[in-house]
Amino acid sequence: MVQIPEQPAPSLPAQRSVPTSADVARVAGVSRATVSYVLNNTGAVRISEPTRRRVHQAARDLGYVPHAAARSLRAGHSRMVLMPAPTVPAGPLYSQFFNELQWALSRLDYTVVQYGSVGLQGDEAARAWAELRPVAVLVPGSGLGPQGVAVLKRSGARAVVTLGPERVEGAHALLMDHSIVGRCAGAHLLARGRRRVGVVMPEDPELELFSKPRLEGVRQALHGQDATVTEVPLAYEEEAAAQLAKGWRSLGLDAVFAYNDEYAMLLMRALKDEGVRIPDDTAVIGADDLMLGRLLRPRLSTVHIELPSGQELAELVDRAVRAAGAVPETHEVLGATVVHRAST
Amino acid sequence: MVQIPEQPAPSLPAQRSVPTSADVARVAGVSRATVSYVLNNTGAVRISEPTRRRVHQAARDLGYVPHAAARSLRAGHSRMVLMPAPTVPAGPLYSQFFNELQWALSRLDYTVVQYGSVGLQGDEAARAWAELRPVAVLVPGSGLGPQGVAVLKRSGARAVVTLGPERVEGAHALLMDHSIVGRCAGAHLLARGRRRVGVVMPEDPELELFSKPRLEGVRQALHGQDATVTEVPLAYEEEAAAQLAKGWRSLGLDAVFAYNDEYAMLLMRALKDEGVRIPDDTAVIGADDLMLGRLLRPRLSTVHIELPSGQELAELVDRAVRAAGAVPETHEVLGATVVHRAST
DNA sequence: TTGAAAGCGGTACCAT
DNA sequence: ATGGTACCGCTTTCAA
Repeated sequence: MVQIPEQPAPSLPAQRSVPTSADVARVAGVSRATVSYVLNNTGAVRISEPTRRRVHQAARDLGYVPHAAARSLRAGHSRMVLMPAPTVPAGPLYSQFFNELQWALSRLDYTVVQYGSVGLQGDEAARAWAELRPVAVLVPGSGLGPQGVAVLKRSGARAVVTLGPERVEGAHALLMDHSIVGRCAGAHLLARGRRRVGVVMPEDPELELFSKPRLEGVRQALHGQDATVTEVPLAYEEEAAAQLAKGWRSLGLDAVFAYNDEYAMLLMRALKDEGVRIPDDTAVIGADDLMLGRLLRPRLSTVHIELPSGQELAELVDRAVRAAGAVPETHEVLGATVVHRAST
Repeated sequence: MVQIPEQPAPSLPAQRSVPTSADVARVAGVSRATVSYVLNNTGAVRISEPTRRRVHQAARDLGYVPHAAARSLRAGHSRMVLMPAPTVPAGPLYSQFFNELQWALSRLDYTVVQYGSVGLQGDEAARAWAELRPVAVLVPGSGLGPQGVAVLKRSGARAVVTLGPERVEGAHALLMDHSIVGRCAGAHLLARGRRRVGVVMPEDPELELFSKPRLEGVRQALHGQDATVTEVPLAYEEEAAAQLAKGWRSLGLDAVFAYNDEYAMLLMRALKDEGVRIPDDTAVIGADDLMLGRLLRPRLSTVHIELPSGQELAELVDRAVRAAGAVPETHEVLGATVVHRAST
């Protein structure tokens, strides 16, 4: 076997390492400054058309791609908006909201990046995020404390926005109080004449963030109404639902708020198999207004949830970035309305 | 109203700008080099314990967070693994896979980042990604061409891995050929004695990536078997399903592969409402093996899909990064098995 | 054990 | 119209 030494192609220099603007300059026969002016279309400086062409040509030939880190290091800032990547499967509702947001932000010339923060606790995660020096940070859920906000701001984040149950000192807040979902459901059941209301509590601890406020909302709606609220723990498994259904009558409930439509479907199936009539014996209401609720029989009543538009949030972020240091805004953004169908 | 001029707290210098390692050095009374040694636990250099303490103290006091861009600029590489953020709501299957992957990669000391690439076409997106100089890029779906792979590699990416229907020149490939899902479903229906098979084609163009290969798989399974395959377009809406069901009998189908469990549920409901008996008149099979299939009546037969473990993919990435330049691996990773229930 | 200084890849000011 | 150059924050030789 003949050893053929690796020869660089004669036409272009041996491109083993990443081309830099200096390489482009060398090939084009100009200075690095000129390369920068041309590639960034710097308005304040006029570069002759032939030179521009040579620079562009050289950049293309070399496959030059600017180095974001170097650029933002020099500039002292970036246009990166950072969010933690969701750790729990996002429903269609949230996915759509997030896509909208992403689209709107890129329209405003921001770069959206989701940071995979598995195993990092709140303020510890904040340090990791801060290393990237994002211009803005969007944090869904709770878990980011005032400390974390402070770290981010001290690291140059011009806007920190939380989307969650409560305000955090120093951050803009999109308050998403899920108790309103429970209140809607509770009020509806009450209006339908139900008094002994169960509330399904998913056993997945990740969901407590939503399930607890929803439960609390039901409590609020039924408070002082000669009605009872009963927590009904349920794992998202057929067997668990069957067990629950078996003892259902002994719970003496005439209605149940099933956390969301998926748990509602799980429970309804088990109840039906047990001969519990819906809504006669037990009314069932879900939440999220998923397609599947319309397909169930009886059709599932549900709480339709309205998230803020991604467009609006994007504008809030942009405003906050421009007017950094302004007093943080707080918006109540969760809307909820009952969609009454046959199951209640 | 008395104007109170903003005074910096006297204890610490006015922290308007972001603290750097030089600030830490100044406060600790050491050089920047020493700060770097201490904070990175550099093994080759011994720093006295009192000095270490002073540095750590200063860093904490200032709220110092290292600048990732500066660090990786100097180092010449990063540990960032980049993926495009999904643009279509990810199901529980994919979400779990992705969480596993993320976790496994962070165990290997990589940082996982999802880049929001809305409105960017394949190779154009690749340039944007390349600006971040990730050490590895993971691209689900098609859309990245050999050009894009080349751009990424020239920009220093030591591994490019595609997860999709086909190999891409220069990149490692996790081949996910969804035709196997259709083949499974087709073979199953055939074995159940069905010969006139419909295949639901979602109208969402984002889903073509999966629906076309699945259709093709059904065709393969039924080829030369005196059976027919009929495409059945369907939008994910109740009304569309009702319309389809109305003309169902005239289609003369004795079985249908419904793309996935959600479309199956939509279709089954409409068929039932129209008095079409399942499985007697028409057998229905879905895919993805979602919980909801078990809750339908009749219980939904489905194609259970097996994705690679996130752990395995993480190891592939790590191997590829270490042995950059090695010949790209190709793995066939999609498993599919029929789960036979009552609907077929 | 610690410090001085070069340099990573760009940008922008100041000359020419 | 272009080039020279200082500098962004950090790591890492090399010297002291």
